[in-house]
Amino acid sequence: MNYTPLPNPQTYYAQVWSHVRQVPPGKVVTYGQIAQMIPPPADIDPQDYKAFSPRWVGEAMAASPANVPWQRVINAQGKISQRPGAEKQRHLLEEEGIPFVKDKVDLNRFQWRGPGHEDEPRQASLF
DNA sequence: CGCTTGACCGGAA
DNA sequence: ATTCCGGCCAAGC
Repeated sequence: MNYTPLPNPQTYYAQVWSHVRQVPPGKVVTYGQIAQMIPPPADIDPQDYKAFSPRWVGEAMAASPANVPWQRVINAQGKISQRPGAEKQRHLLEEEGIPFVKDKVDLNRFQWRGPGHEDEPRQASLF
């Protein structure tokens, strides 16, 4: 297949950081979710992008500047990816009020829905 | 240059 | 539920 590298990885990483910075405290996103927010670069096959973009997001996190809340990015299973420093990430999230059950976060409740759904006030039951 | 590893994900055994 | 595999990029040695 076409072995096409990203035109400019640093530019892509910058887009990743830009999205991650929008995640409010108390919410989390997944690597794949961030990847889907970014349009595939023109020289990349959409199929290839879908397959590997989550890993590129992970790479961006590894190189993230200090002003990026990297701790709010977890994997699609609601867990923290194993690596040195994983406990620190969990601690930071717990400080933001995110509970862990069996080392997992309930994505149905704490996954950020994106801009416009900042804080979705649960509609009170009408009876 | 060539190989290895990695903060992923979804589908298949 | 768990393990394995394909995808085929980027960075380090």
